[in-house]
Amino acid sequence: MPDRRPLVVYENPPINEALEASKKAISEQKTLILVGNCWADYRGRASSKLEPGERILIIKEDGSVSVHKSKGYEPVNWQPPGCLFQSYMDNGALAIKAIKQKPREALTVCFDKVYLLSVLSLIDEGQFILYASEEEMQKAILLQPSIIEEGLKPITYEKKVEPGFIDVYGIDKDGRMVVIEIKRKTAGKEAVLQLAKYVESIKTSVNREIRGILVAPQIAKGAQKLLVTLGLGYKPLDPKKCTEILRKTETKKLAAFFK
Amino acid sequence: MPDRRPLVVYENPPINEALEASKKAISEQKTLILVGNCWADYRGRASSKLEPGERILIIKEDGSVSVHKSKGYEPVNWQPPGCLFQSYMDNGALAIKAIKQKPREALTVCFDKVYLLSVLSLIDEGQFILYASEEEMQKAILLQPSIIEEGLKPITYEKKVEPGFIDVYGIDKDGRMVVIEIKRKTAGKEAVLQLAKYVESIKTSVNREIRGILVAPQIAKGAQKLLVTLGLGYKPLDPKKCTEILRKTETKKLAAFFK
DNA sequence: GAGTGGATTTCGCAT
DNA sequence: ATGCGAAGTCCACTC
Repeated sequence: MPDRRPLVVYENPPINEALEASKKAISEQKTLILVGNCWADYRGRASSKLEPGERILIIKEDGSVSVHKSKGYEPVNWQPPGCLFQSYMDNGALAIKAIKQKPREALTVCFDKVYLLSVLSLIDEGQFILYASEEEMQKAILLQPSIIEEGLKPITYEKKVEPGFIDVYGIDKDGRMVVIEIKRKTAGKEAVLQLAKYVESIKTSVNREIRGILVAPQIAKGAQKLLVTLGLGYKPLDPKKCTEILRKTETKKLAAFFK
Repeated sequence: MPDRRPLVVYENPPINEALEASKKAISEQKTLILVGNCWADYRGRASSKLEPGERILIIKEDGSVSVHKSKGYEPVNWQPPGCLFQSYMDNGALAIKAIKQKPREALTVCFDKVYLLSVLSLIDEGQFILYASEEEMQKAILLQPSIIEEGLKPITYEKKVEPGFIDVYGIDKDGRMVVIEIKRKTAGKEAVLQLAKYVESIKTSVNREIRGILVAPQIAKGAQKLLVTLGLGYKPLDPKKCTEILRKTETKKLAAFFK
């Protein structure tokens, strides 16, 4: 009969008990938290060594691993989802080895003292939604081109050209062609150069005046200069405004637009 | 008198107790782990919403935050180090708000059920060492140029030229100039183009034959083609071998070489 | 302080 | 499967 409790906790378990509990948790594909004194070795795309110290180890249901120090939001050592595990005693220490194929790499974490071991059965159906991505900004522009400039008429989006994709492509109020490159965050030189490439690419195929507009919430100082040098335009656009536009637009209209 | 125990654990604490314990832990700059049913909202560079579900929240000593779902090694929501915190009751739920300036952003996590709350005082002096970085590979080549090819004599390293820095620069057994570009992982087109730029840059200043060699553990298929087209060379080099070479070389010799 | 480039980047999407 | 570009990228280093 499966354990329906959301979690089991062991405080200061002996190493051999910790080994048994870890093996069980991993074989049952549960989430495992271990807190204690540990060291780690990683071999794969690079090699790394983590000397002994007190840390948090998390092994998740999907076979991903992370070792957290008491500082920094990123793990000091990790392994992506899909690992195979081996747990065993190594000179009196609890060793957990997480092996991943493709790329072939292995992370071994050893504990000589476990302060806390917890086995979790997390039920999580809640969705995660991220707003105002580059795509959301693009949709907002297509739905309400006036946020860029009055009289702009979008023709296509994600148009394939030689160096990549053009975010939005249209005609301005005076009938000139417009190419828009969108950045969801501060635009740097790369963004300006990318836009320049798109404009150049179109110029060679269509012998006509092209306006390039960089759309982003902000622009870096160096990028601004480059923009002027290359004769390109810039229009600031707040991602929050895009979120608002999308919120105000009914789902049906959106679906029809992007079908 | 400070609590010297490495950790305190509360199982299924009432929400108000969880609030008190969280406030205390955060004010004392300890590491806090919360497991329970929660939801989260993020406002900042983008906006995100995480609907209710059972997850793990970690707040570290340095004011970093991560919310982990039961899958994926990366957090679903997070906040970099240096946050300010507000904890309060919100409609019967425990709310923890992590605010960061620069960029201005806030993450709010609310719990209506806490299964586990643990306050940790982690002592971690252990160092983390990552082997076989690009720099380590460069050192290995300078110490043992024969791993690239017999008769190679390095002249300089990190030589400044127009587009950037050349990793290693030397003379081959036939007296021809050699430019080496190192990548610690699979080399892509960018690496080939970078090397090509360096070679071109030198060709213009020195009117002499130049050999460009790309050194990397692997090379992408597209990059391989480009390499052939541009008439450049490629030498596979395992970063682990570099680590070995450096391990075999005494620290003194290294210090003398790079002084 | 801002800009630039690397990362055991990861992740997703298109080819 | 592979390759390319984006990310709330983060992070470290340079200017």
